Amino acid sequence: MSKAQINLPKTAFSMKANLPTREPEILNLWKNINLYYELRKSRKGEEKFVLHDGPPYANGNIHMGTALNKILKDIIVKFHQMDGKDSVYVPGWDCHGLPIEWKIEEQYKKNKKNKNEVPIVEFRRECRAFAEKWIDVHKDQFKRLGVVGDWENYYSTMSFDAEAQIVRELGKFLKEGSLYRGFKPVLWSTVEKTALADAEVEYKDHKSDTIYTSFPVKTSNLKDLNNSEIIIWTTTPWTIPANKALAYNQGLDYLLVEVNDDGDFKNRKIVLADALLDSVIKECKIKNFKRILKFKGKDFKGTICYHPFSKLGYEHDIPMLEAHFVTTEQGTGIVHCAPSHGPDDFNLCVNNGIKAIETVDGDGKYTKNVALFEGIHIFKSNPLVIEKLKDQKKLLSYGELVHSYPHSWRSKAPLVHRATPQWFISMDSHKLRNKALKAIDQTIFYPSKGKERLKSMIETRPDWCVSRQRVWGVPLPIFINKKNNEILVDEDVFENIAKIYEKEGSDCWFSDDIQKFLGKKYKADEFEKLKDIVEVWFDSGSTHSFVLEKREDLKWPASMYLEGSDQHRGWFHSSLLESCGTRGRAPFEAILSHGFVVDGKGLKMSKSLGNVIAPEDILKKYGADILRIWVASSDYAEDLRIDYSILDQHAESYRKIRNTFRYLLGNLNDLYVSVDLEKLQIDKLPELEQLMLHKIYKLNLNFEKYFRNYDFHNLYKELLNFCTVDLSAFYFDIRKDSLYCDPKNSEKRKSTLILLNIILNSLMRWFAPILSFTTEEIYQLISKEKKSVHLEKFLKFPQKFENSKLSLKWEKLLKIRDLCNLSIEEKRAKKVIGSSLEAALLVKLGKDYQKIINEKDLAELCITSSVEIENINGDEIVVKTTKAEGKKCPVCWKVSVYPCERHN
RNA sequence: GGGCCGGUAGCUCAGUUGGUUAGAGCACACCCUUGAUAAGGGUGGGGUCGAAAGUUCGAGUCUUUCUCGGCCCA
Repeated sequence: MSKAQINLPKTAFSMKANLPTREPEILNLWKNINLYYELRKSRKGEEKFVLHDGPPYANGNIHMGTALNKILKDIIVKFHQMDGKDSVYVPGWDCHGLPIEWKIEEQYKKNKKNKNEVPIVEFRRECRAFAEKWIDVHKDQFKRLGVVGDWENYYSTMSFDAEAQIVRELGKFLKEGSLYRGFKPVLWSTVEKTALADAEVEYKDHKSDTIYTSFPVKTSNLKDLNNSEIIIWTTTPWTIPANKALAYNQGLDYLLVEVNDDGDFKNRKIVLADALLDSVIKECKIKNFKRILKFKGKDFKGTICYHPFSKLGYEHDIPMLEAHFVTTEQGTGIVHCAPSHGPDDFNLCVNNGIKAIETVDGDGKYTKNVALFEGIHIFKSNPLVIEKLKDQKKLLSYGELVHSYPHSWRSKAPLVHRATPQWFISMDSHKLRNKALKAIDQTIFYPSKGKERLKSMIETRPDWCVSRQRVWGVPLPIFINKKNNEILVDEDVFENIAKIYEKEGSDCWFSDDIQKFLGKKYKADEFEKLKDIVEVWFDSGSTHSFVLEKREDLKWPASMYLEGSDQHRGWFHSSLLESCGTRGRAPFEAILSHGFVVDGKGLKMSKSLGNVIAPEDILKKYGADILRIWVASSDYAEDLRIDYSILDQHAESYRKIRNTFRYLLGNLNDLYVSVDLEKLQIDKLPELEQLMLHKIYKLNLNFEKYFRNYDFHNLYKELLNFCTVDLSAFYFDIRKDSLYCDPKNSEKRKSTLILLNIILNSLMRWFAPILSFTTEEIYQLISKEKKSVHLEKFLKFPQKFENSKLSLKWEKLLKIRDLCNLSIEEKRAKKVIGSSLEAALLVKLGKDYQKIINEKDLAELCITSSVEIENINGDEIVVKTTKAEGKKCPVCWKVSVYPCERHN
């Protein structure tokens, strides 16, 4: 007998995927057919799904987190597209900001160029070029992942349109009155008269004056504290005039102590942390004292003190505030807070309704806001402050301390925190907080826990500081009237500036005459032009205004914003506030947040741990489809683990899926025939085929449910299990006999081919959003006229496919099959038989099972040469396996004493 | 240090309102097959659910503490 008699599978779909080389070819195909254009054309007029891209920063190569983010976006966009929607994806980039400024400054340093000698406009041009370069790099890297989008018409926050619109957005806040001028401490060099960024700071030893000083208690809920004094320690006595509060830690133990030594503090009661008593009495050389009371920090709640200079005009209350940054490392366990001179101080105070004011000017001199010391330089004022404290009998002790202290990397001069004028958007003056909270309630969150996370941040956040003293960004379009110091609020002016930016970008703000921006209404010499730029979160928070609203192909609000969970404080947050402030609602209908990429053990990736995996390496070794499987199969609600063993595992699953397709294609000889599902006459098909249709129907129900909940890891698992359990180990295995050995005109074989066509077509579409490359490879093989699998839609399965009754029956049959397998395995282990076709079964069926199957079908189901059924009483099933007797048919390999029915 | 989230077989994940011997696929082991063949089939081993305590007739599922990890803040 020759093999020519049997129908062996034949396909051009290779077993080996070779994705790293095949995928780029498919990318080429998509480029040649202009896939994105075709996608839009194919869904013209359909309901839109707009996933608005959160712009990555155009700086450096992409990492796993970026890859995850883009792939997840692409999967979702493709699902909606195949669901029939016009699913538009416009990628974007965030371009302004400090990191790029640093990169350019770094280059300057290398080339011994002095930034201060370079005109701002030229510097900004270099920043722009830098960002452009990285956008190009990113674009290629994202495309390689299989991400489909409008790569030709991407958006960026530095485009002229964007810069113009950002001005208009700020104008709205200015007009409303919620954008106001306040003060906030920044690291400041009084030598260079400028603010410094963290990266420009050097830490080295510095000798500071130290003081222990006292704040008399004015009122307290803890009665014993009346007539006592709170002791603080500081290394910056010059900040005492700016004191506005004291901070304690509610978890610490505190002591009320009476000092009995002769001197200023004789018989006075002081308060300090229990744990620091020893160091304080040593430092202050206290010999005789008495412990009066020990109490918990939380008892300070509500306590108000006097300023040490209260008798010299410093009459304001000094509230005691709870702060967890207070420790027992040094000092007294109570910290003096000057909101104008420390970030901790500022945050604590601002959260308690105490705003910073300008206490020190750019030169380092006290302003008129500081009584007694106006005009004095802060670096010369320590002795004066100490003297005044001593006068007021508030100085317990003083000394010196050498410690690590910030200095300017240029001038090497010591730095200070100085409250500088900044621009804030009020959270409450125009009910921005309330609007945002309401908008959160109207948003769907995937996973749902994101809602609380964002909500709690909005509930407690202070006013939004939107100004920065840098150069690479959109200039704050603000003019101050020189006479009355008032802000110029005029829509015409904002619009004039926006129009100018639309034409030439915002560089001109720094180079051109002020009159150009003011227009004809106002006189240039009456106004001062601000030099600040807008912080970049405002840029990206405004993308909805210059992308979603402005583009014809998009819609506002977006259907979804999708980013890493850190963006609850970032882009989700800033977009929400910007949009609620200007439009009264969120710019998104739903938010999907994903976790972070961690290594196989759940640790974050870092160079020092050596556990970093770059997307590039994965693409080279496995290909993008494996990476896409990793994304789809991971639960993005948590952190996502990845290492090479995890990827190996997914590569194995990929092979299983690929072989499933290969079986389908092979048995169809690559000749796919479309089946009209509606017209399909189900009852003419064998039961097994009917069962498979039922399974497909049920699977599709789950598929839709999972997809609509963005529950991809369950969706993928469902598809994978279908391939392994229902197809490979069940349907395919059973139907091999018919496919290989039945004549081509056999009804059973033809029915099987119908099913193979349906399964192939279904699986290809189900998998397309995830396995974008492999399904395209298949599509190109079976479809000659059409362009891309991604232009197709998911199949609609008629409800007549559902057959629960049949399914229940087959559950019983499978139970019989399982028992048959056990029995066969027993004989196999004893070497009585090898392949299951060498087995003859005697199956004793209890009453429940007697009528549901005949001998022939059971042999087919169990893939044995024969089955003899014996009806017995009771409910059980008993199977006995013997070696089949007779001759093996050379064609179908079934063993029988009779000549083969089919092949004689 | 604080806030939030999480820790179920080697891996990726299921485990509904607390209720019978905790599930799936992959991986692994053994066997079979050699007509899906760098494929395919069968059988099997493997978790006491991060740890401890508590509530309950009963807890992976509720409470507390601890621990490890992640994000954000400081």
